[in-house]
Amino acid sequence: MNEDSPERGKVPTPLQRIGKYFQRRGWKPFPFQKTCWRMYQAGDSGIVHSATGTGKTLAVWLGPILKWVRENPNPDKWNPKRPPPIRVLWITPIRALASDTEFNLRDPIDQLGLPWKVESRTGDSGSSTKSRQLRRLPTALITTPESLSLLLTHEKSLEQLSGLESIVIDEWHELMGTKRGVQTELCMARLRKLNPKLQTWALSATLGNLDQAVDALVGNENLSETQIIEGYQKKKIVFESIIPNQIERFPWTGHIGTKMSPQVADYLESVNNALIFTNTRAQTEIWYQEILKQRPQWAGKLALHHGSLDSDVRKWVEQGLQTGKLKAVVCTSSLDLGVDFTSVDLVVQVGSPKGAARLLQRAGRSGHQPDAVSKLAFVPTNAIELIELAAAQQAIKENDLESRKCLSKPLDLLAQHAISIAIGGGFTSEELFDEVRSTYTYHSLTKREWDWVLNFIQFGGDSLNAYPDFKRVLLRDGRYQVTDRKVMTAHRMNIGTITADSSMVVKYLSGKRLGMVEETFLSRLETDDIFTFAGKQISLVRIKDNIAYVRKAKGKPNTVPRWMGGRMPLSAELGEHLRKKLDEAAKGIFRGPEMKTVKPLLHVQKKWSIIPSADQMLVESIKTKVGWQVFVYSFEGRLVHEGLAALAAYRLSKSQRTTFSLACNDYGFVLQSPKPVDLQSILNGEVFRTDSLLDDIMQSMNSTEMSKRQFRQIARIAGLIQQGLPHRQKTAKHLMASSNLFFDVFCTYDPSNLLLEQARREVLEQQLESDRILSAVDRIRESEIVHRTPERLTPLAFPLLVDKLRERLSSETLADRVARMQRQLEKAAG
DNA sequence: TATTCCCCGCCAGGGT
Repeated sequence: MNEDSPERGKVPTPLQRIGKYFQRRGWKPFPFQKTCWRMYQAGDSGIVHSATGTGKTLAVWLGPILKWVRENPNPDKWNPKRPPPIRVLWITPIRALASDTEFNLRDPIDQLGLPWKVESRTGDSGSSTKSRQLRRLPTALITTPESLSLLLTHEKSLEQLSGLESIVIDEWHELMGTKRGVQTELCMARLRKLNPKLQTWALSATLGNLDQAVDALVGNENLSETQIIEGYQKKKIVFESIIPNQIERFPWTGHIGTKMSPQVADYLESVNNALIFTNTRAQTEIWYQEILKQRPQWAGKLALHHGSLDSDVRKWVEQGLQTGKLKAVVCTSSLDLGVDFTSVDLVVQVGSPKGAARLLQRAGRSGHQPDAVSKLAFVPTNAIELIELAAAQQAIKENDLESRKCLSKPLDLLAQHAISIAIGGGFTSEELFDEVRSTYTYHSLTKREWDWVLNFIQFGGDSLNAYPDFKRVLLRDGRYQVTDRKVMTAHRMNIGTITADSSMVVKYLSGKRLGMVEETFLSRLETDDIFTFAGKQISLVRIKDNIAYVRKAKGKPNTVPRWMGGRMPLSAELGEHLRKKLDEAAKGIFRGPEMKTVKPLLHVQKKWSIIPSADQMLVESIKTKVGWQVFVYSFEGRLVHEGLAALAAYRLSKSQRTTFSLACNDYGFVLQSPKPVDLQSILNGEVFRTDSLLDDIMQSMNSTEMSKRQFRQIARIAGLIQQGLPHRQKTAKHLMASSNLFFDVFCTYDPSNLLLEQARREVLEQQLESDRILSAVDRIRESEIVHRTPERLTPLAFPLLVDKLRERLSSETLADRVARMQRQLEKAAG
């Protein structure tokens, strides 16, 4: 007889219990959820991927519950005062998600009357909670990668964790390909050592390289039993563009897009709750003001949210979204992840999303239920971005989403992890070497590299062994361990891979915190300068003890803070689809409202030059008042173009005695020279030859300075530099000085230091995107290189030239100049 | 008037 079939008078079976749980909510389990539950009972691991808001959490969470109920079928014996020891560890990438998850996971526990204890543990948890948890971990613990690392430094928790049945990584796509992801891999390897039967589960958005996501998740030894489970795939998404009333045929980059704000405000009228995504924090501040200007009556119902705002402000906004009290929130990717906002019925994306996966993720923040429709309205900040949106939609349709590349065995992090393990009970070299090599990221770790790491944590490496500060780990009876309490505490305080940025707390004189602003921005301000921050107009009173004190101000603000951020280049996948869209346009095909709108722009491009087809690369050369310009369009994203431009200038200047100045954007680059340029070696592909390609790029850029900057992060993670207590960090200047000192010492006295090599490698991989450069060069060499000499700047050339002008002119003169040029070009285009 | 680049994490033990 089927064990799950109902039988009168008997205790309900686990599946019947779950069935009732679903019934009460009017839900029906999806087939993929049942698959997950079945797999879990069989002891398997898996990764579930689909859009958010489609039942992934229950798919993974009910497996462990069912299993436990099966093992403990008699409810009379369930004692809430004796919750079972830890069985499930649930990892989330952000704290806000931890408390939300705790709430969600508790629901079925309460409904089914299970005696399980569900708790979270993050830096926010009080120290009494944390020490209580160490004595006895709850049945399910929700935590972050960093807090998990910390947990492993406590021997008390290890014995309990050996009983752990499964680990679940939420939003795995977010961690994958980052050092935080690698940190998680290392922790999972440790947990598997404690319990070889550990089941690993992950929830993920769809990625270009899901297979690799599985490999990284389960390590090298558990591949056969792991499956990729397709979640609910029928989620509907509607994209729409808010088309500008007037299309500029010569758009210039850097438009914040405020011209579109009246149209956006009109659009928002019919919406209940909207999220408005922008690309930068400054843009968020500007758009917030701009929408308020359009609709003053929305004051109090409009809010803003970004990473520099104080966490209290952010929590308030998140709550307002959850309860549906806010009409709209202007934000950065700070709201890409996190709490589900069920009431959000529209997402607005201002400016290019730069990647198809990001666009999809953001669209999914609206209509957050399986059968609801996600709706995204795109607001272009210049005309060419409309082509990007058309390309992104196509990429999504073809499921051609971005991949997350795995990192190549970062040794800074390995050193940190080894010290954590040394604190949490110690290890022998052989043991930990094998354990570390069982992860995907370190599978090729060599004995030499491992010995170097051991030497580094024991003595500080070859150049620091005279200093006791760097003797952190002791080798005693073959075991590496930490006995010094000071070393333990210092290490625990500096666990993690996220490095501090150089910002300063902003406070009212009353003491209320507003958030954080870049040191460099504040240092440029004079006292009483008025600026906009956190949606408020304030002026600087004084800077004291690394805190900027401000007061409310009246009058016209003269500036908005600018933050130093990472640079988000157009993704490789989106670049490819962009070239395909242009290819269609070259053939006269204009599908969809976006492409139809940019037709006039592309028409001018075609008339004066060409629209490059997918197997061509366009080179335009033009003489202007300031000199000879060579424009090259490969549509590979900004970072790749920076590398290619430097390479081209470097190789050209070897044969021609001239200097070049450069500018880049996501679509191409320009070389400018005071003398005519011999283009032969560009046109015959010689400039893009592959021999010593990366060396030449490193030569041509200021690679030492770049490595030095990259090394700051590495020194922090490897524990050479202590950044101080959370919330009481040392100044950026201080950290920078000590990092530079280490860099110089290593370069002089210990040039074979593997952390130096790592810095160089990270520059190549992350700052220069060397993989993409290599494949771009391969593609260019196979393309037909088409040269045109248009009489005037083409629509593709125009934004690059404006970038070039920007260096020399103030923003006002620039705007005037650009407007004049636009008029002339428009006239010429007829 | 428009500017250019996001985000994420974090101690512990003893005293009231």
